[in-house]
Amino acid sequence: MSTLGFETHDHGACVDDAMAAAEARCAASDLRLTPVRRRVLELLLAEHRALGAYDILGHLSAEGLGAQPPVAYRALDFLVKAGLAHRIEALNAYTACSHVGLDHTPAFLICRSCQSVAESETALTQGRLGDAARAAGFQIERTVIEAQGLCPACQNGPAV
Amino acid sequence: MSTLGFETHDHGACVDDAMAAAEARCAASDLRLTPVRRRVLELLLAEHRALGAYDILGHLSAEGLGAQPPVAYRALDFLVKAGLAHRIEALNAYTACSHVGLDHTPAFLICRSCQSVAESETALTQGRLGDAARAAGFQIERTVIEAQGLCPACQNGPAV
DNA sequence: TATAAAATGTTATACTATAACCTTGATAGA
DNA sequence: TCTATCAAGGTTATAGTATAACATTTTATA
Repeated sequence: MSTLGFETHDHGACVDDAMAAAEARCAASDLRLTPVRRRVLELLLAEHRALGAYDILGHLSAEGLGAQPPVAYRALDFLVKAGLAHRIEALNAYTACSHVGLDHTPAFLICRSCQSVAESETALTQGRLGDAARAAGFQIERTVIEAQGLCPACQNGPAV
Repeated sequence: MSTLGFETHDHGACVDDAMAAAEARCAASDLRLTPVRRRVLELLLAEHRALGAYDILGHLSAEGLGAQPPVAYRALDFLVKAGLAHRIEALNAYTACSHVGLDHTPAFLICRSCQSVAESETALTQGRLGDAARAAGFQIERTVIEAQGLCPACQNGPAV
């Protein structure tokens, strides 16, 4: 299990790798990474944070890429469906996927102080949630696994 | 681990028990279960489903208990803080707690066909999410664990 | 009763999201 | 090459979710 987002790392390479993976995935699956979609993915990748649709829209409109909400929402929907981004339900916001290409069940660690988001992985059918679902005869299709708290850097620092 | 919500059961007793537990908890913790708060809890308990704040508000205003959004939101906030209800992030909705009094980390099984919600329990620090948090040095304060899919009754029936 | 604290009532507004319809541009078949 | 088709983007309008701010009422307690 790898958790990305809190470690210091070569972020330029991190972004480049992710864009390359996204291009590869789109090429392989006959998905079109259009300019708007590409730019939204770049915005999400720029920080290991979750961005709201209207944050995205602000950037897009400043760059002349579209001024109305559906532009941002459609691009985000595409990225989520394509597995290139995830929606963070607890924040009504979006973050780039850190595990493109791996068939995974994402889990998120969300810092309430610096708003950074780290993506980890879980198994859909393992663990207590899987046990509970099996016991109840429930057929899981999608999971939302999000933990909120303090990241390592904010536990001593000026955490609110 | 008990999962409530999908089993057929004596719902009248289920509601009565939950209201009694809520009263006991409020009495013990010096919390005030006012008429609006009590009525909202009753509305949530009436069905093992999640209700939106505006669903609640509709009932309240029909009953002369308050016509503006803050009335519903404040009652819901109280119930959530008091541990008598939970917010379902994936639905922007609320459901009554099925484990009042137990210090628990709730997990939810949400049927996309009939909208029923079953509450189960997990442990905060166990399992893969706990492992990931420990490995990353992340301090969990709250978790959102929600599974969406099909409940037993809807797997054969007229699931959409 | 006087006072403070908690809860409620109300207005206004902010934030999040999508329906509906139109235009543009890419693609593929005749 | 033309043109039918469809995916994507542009735009308007509106639906759905949530809270700030302030006034009033109720409750608990000094």
